[in-house]
Formats: sequence, C-alpha cells, structure tokens
Amino acid sequence: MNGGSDAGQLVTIVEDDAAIAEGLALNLRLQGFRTESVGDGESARTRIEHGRPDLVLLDISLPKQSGIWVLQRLREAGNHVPVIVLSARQDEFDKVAALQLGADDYVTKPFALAELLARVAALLRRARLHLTHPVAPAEAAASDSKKAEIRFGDVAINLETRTVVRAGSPIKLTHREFELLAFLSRSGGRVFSREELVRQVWGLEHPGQARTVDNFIAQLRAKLEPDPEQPKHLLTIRGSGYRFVAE
Amino acid sequence: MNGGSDAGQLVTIVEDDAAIAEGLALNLRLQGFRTESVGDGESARTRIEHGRPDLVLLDISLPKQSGIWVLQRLREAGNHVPVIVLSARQDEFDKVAALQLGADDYVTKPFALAELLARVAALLRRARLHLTHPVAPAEAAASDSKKAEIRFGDVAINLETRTVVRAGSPIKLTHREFELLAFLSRSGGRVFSREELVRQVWGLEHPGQARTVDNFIAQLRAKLEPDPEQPKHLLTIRGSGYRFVAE
DNA sequence: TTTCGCCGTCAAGCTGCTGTCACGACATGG
DNA sequence: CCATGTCGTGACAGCAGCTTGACGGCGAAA
Repeated sequence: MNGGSDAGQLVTIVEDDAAIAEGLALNLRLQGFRTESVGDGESARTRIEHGRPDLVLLDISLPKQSGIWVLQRLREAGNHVPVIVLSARQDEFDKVAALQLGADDYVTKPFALAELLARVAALLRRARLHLTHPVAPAEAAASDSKKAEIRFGDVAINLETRTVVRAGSPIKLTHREFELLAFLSRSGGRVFSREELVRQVWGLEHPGQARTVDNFIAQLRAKLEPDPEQPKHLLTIRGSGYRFVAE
Repeated sequence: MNGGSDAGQLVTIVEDDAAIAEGLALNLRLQGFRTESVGDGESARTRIEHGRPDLVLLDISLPKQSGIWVLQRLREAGNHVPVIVLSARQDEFDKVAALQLGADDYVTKPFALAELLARVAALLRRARLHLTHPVAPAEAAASDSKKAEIRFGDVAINLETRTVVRAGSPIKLTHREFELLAFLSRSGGRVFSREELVRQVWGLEHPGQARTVDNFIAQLRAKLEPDPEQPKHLLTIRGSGYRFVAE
C-alpha cells in the first residue's frame, strides 16, 4: 500500500531549518518510514554511523560543517548509505561536488514534497536491488519494475518507467496526471484537501488555484475508472477533498 | 564517456589512500563498473589473480611493496590484464619503469576524474578489440557477445565491438551517439531526465546544456527509428525526459 | 422546499517544452 | 594549409498540456 512497503525503513534527516525538517519527518512517517532528525554536520555523522539508516536526506547548507563535509566523511569511512542532497537552486558548484562525492540524487529547494517522496522511494528500491542482485542492470531493471508497481482494479502503475497499463494496454498520462496519481496511490486511503494536494504535488510556492486539482481528477477518472461517473478508486469526499482507495 | 559498454566489468583499485580509492570506486560504479579495492601490494596480487578483473588501477606509491613490484610480478606470471598506473607528478623514473614493465597507460596525480575515466574506457575498448583477434577463449567470447548484444526492431547493438547493425547493414554512429544509445538501452525502460543523461553519459563535471541531449536523440532517431517522427524505441516523456523501450 | 455552497464539466488562452535547424568551435587527417 | 566530421549552443516555431473562469447540477442545511 504505502511506498515504504518494508514497514519502518529508517530515514535520517540532516537539516538545520527545524520547520523544514519537521515537515519532511511528518510526511515520511505518513508514508510508513521511521525518521530521525539532526541539525548539524557533526551530529549527523555520529547519528548516521550509529543509526545505520536506510537513506539520508542531507541539506547542503548547514551552520558549521557543510553537508558536503558530512558526505565526504561518510564516503571516506566506506559508508555507502543512499544519500539525497537538498540544496538551494543557486549552488551549482555544490551540486557537482555532491555528485562527485557519491550523492545518489539531488533535489533543489523549494521542492514539491511528492517529488521528493517519489525519489526517496525510487532510490530505496534501487538500493535494495543492488544489495540482493550484485550487478546485472538488465535483469535488475526487470525485477525492479515488478516491485515498483502499484495495482488497483485492472490498472497497474509502474513508478520506474512512468507507465500505466490498464487491462493490458498502455494508458497515456501527462506529467501532472502521473504525479497526482502516484502521490495519491502511494498515500493509500488518506483524504487530502485540494490545497494540500497543490502543495504536495505542485510544490510549495505554486500560486495555483485549488480548483485545478478537480480537472486532473476528472482526467484520471476518465482514463482509469471503469465508470468515471461512479468512481471506485478516486473518491470525492465532499467538503474535504479527495481520497484514493486501491480496491 | 561511459566506456564500460559491457555492464559490470570489474575494475580492481590498488591504492593505499582510502579517500582516493573510495572516490574512484564511486565514480566507476556510477559509470556501471563493478569495483574492488585493496590497499597494499601483496593483497593486490592475490586479488587480481583470483578476481580476474578487466582492468587494474595501480597506485605506484604503496606502503610496503610498490606498485612497480606488483606490476612486475603480474607480468612475470603471464597476466596481461590492462593496467593504468597512478602516481605523483615527480616520479618520472617510475613512469619509465612502469611503461617498460607493460603498464598500458599512466596518469599523474592530481588527475581529473573525467580524464581517468576516459582512459579507462579507452583502454578497455582497445583491450577488447585486441582480445577478439589473437587468443580469445571461445567460451568467453561467445557468452560475452550474447550479453553484449541488444536488439530492438531491426536494429542490433553490439556493445563489445561498438557497432550497430540495422536490417543487416551497418550504421555509423558517432562516439556520443553510441554512448547515449548504449546507456539508454542498458537501463531497461527507466525514464531519465536530461540532466541525468548529461551526468551519466557526458560526465559529472561537464558543463553541458541539457538541451544538447535533444540533438543526439534526434540523430539517433533519424538513424535508427523506422519512422523518426513517430519513435517507437527512443520515447519522449514530456516533462520528464527520455526513455528507451526495446519493443 | 428553498437556499447556499460544493463539485463536475467544458472550452479557451497561454505558457513552456520539445523538435529542428543552423552556426561556430574544435579535433583529426589529408 | 584546408577539408571533414563531430560536438555544443542558441534561436525559433509548433503544439501539448496546464491553468483559469464560467456555468450548471446536485447535495446538504435550514
């Protein structure tokens, strides 16, 4: 149901802005992850070494030691924990440095939470494959797509290839349609207000109208529901928002 | 750039500085190689004999036995694995010695990662070509070419020989075109953003524009797709990037 | 029943992405 | 030295997809 199908994979959040850290932690926990947060480089190091998290979200701009510094120390110590680096848009230099040091992914602030969550899920998926299956990209990709799949009714969503198949035949979804569907289906069952969906899927600073969400729901229903007028999966909760149920 | 056209060729890193070793290992893995690292000459010898790597990165200045010593023992034992020697700028003497002992290439520290990776790729390419002519063990060559070939439609890509054949006749691809095609086709179905493709195919410290990718996609479509305007294999995922499907 | 407010639908405008072309830089080989 | 092939960049046009606003229907509350 939720993306972290392994209940309780641990994510360590390294972020000095308490508000951002708390927002991330909350949303990750809602997705079924365990989280721990630290606010500076030095404690990040010890926390990561002791906690052995499955993934690290690492802010670049930390008060004393930068995120780059943390990453460097980690890799020097032979720690290959998957790392997603968070940073402001301008630091192109840090971006290159981070990737050279073996960051696995890179997200610029301000980011849409849904996108970050998707990347977390994707990276954990790949990391797990890499462990079980030493090196065989071709075959790995195949088994990969199995695990990356969400099903409901006669529909299968593949998060890796961004494809949706209904009753055997592929369905074309636009970027936003896919993002919205992926977010809702990963967050199994919760009700989201339009405003929340805009924040999560479109991004924090998006000026968009909440009513835009309706259009995308309608599109998705038209493409995926057996009877779009009597939706069985993308449900309207009158006065509250929308909700996804797999069955 | 990604010369490891064969997925998962093994590179053995002989380097006593853990930080450097780790950095190399990470970047090589990013390029699709498998890696193993050892820190001294004695274990280097045994590791290389047992692991049968496709290439060795050999630091000259090792704690006990020098890299020269390792190289000498290897060649004495009739092992002709491709070797790239790493050393500090000053030791001109060692350079001569290394090359006389049959090192295939020589890089002075501090080196640009991209340059080293390029040399690794080049050397592996040469080594592979060389192998197919003189004494290719039948089994190795056979299983190799099976794994090294990717087919789709009337096109066959041979990663070993870096050749592409369409409907029986050879297609000329430029270096970048081939690298891009090889990367996409190896990565079974995943969607890659332009930025990711630049990172993976062009290399990390390449200042390149993401839009350059479009041009190469267009070239590849023109050369390989039955109907370049309606691509069936090199697909655009609007808003996300590109994706390859074999069928 | 009436009223109010929420939701579904549609169409039109516009933004931004993509495909394409053409040019200049560069390396290579004649 | 020029000729050639390759690579990277910028410009531009077409269009898919995003967004908005309006309107009508339907449910909920009084």
